[in-house]
Amino acid sequence: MNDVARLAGVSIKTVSRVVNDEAGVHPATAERVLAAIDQLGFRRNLSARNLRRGSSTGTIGLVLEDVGNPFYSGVTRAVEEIARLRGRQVITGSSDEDPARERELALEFCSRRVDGLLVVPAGLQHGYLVPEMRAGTPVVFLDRPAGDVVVDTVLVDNVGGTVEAVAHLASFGHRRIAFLGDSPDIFTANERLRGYREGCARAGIGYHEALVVMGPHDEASVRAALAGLRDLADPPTAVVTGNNRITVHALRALAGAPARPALVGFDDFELADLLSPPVSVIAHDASALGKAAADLLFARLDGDGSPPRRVVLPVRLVARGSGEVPAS
Amino acid sequence: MNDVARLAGVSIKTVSRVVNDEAGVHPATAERVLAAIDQLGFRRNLSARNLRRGSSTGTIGLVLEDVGNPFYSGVTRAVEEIARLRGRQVITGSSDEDPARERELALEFCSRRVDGLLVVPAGLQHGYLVPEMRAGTPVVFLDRPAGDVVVDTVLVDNVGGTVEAVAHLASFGHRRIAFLGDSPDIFTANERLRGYREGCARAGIGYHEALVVMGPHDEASVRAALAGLRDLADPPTAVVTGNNRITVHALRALAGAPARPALVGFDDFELADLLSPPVSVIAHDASALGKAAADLLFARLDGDGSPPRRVVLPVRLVARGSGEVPAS
DNA sequence: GCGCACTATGACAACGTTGTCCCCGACCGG
DNA sequence: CCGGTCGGGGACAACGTTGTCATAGTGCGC
Repeated sequence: MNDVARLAGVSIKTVSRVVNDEAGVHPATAERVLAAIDQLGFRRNLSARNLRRGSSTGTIGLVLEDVGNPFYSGVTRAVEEIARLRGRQVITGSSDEDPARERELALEFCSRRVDGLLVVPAGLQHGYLVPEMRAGTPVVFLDRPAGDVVVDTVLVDNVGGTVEAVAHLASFGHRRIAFLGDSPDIFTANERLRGYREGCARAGIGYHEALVVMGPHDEASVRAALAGLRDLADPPTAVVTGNNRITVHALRALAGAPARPALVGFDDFELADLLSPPVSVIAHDASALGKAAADLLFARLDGDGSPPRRVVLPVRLVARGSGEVPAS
Repeated sequence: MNDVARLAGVSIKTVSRVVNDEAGVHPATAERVLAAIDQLGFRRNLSARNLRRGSSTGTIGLVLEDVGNPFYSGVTRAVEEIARLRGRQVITGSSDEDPARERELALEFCSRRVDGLLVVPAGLQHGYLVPEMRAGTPVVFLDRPAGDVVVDTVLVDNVGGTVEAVAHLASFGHRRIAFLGDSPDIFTANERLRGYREGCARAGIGYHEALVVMGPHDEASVRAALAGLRDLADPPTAVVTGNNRITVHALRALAGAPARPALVGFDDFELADLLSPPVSVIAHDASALGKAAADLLFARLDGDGSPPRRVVLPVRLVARGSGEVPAS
């Protein structure tokens, strides 16, 4: 800006005025300034501007588990969309389910003075966010709740969805329904397990420990889990898979198997309708989740000071075929 | 920092020293400062720090078409990974194929003084980046080249891949092979069309305008295009689809159709192996693309001043079934 | 010709850091 | 007791902006 001022033969303040479209600059002067800006390729330094103005940095932070997972990339896209409407940029970071990494990312974003923070937590301890929140940075948790702080949270109805999945399978006569979930350290996995148990209870099916496998999240371990279930004396006739990754791994493991159990997966995924049989799922909308969380965040930025809210988004069963197989 | 200094009874410089782990602070003093920091929930303002130091802002900008598209979210993830190793945060923005939006995003990122810029261009004019590049911001284009500036670029072998797809289909006896591509304004779509033509030529198949449909990118238009092809007097026995979206739409449109053409899609996608028939594709790796581009960017940041490079990543045909159907 | 309003512009401080330089006091050798 | 060294710490400027206030010139009414 200094250089521009020198070249145009004006003070930096005048340059600032031109750059900010402020009134009270002689057209001829403005012209000279603009020419100088153009010639020098000047671009205003937003960091300095924000520092000086003390206002918004125009960014929001999004900490999630893995942008590469289509579910979270859907969330990211929705957040970006809302942020765009509000003139904000989104900074993202993947925690890979590592609480230390989650914390590191969140605090890094705070150091950058993001206007707000969206967090898909990996861990259970979020006391580290208290000073930030007290300092005025709004924080919204999504997909999973915070462990030990009271904060805005947007979740999906994990329990209700799994209850529905079990009920659906039971309605086709299944009595031995397995559940294949991710690590119980993960909130959603645990909630869905809870839904599974409740679903079993409601359907009058006993809860059998042997039918539950928690933890596998890569193809080999899912395959092994399914093999273990198949080799039981009294193998399950149906399976509920706890998330999109597990569902996909399970489908791959089951492909070509002679007798496939009925299957309902939690999380919808692309092409589920084109597989044979098409895969029935408990669907919920990544966009809706991202949008709800971002909307809540911006409401806080707009001054909404009401007590922290917990929003639970509905899920719905999409029956496509794989779950509508009568028990043998 | 001022408040911390006051509370700890030291000067702000001493606080700065403590925060930066500089030597020469008495342990007892450091203790007092840390206590004050903790009590006040102080966090150093990175904007101010970067402004003062004039160095890196620790961010890189990534402009792409749509983070929601699994291909680009894979790219994003890979970029994030490399950036993380180099202690950088990634700011992303989706252009939605709108050149104005691409430019807006890129310049916004430059205003934020990103250390470098990765761009999946939507438009063909990139002169606007020249001042930024001259000012020292390294820029790498990926997936598509810049229109009118010479700049580092990482592409995939679009032509070679499509040539291979056509050759593959021709080897199964297909003589009437259709091509379904996105808008020819999009570089990759156009290149793939070029590959298609060349593939036809090499296979000794004439090029028939009627067998090429460029532009459709939503389900309805793809469906319509396929219907149009089917209704030709001499309909195609095979189809090459120009990208992952089109492939998926085409599969959905063809599902349940009595006689399906052989199909090879450009871009691999999840579950392609589980469909029936499994979908043969020209595969290339989103991670590899993101990684190559990010590596190139960081090489520039490390001072690599060699002339702009153009890297073309190989693709490979993955034969899974849908493309290995003899012509009837 | 004088005061006044108004326009165009500039000087300067401040935002929150950090780099440079300087100062104070303790300790040590002679 | 003096000069020098060293460890600990502070004052101040500067990064690139913008908000506040001041100032010079111009035109106008009386």
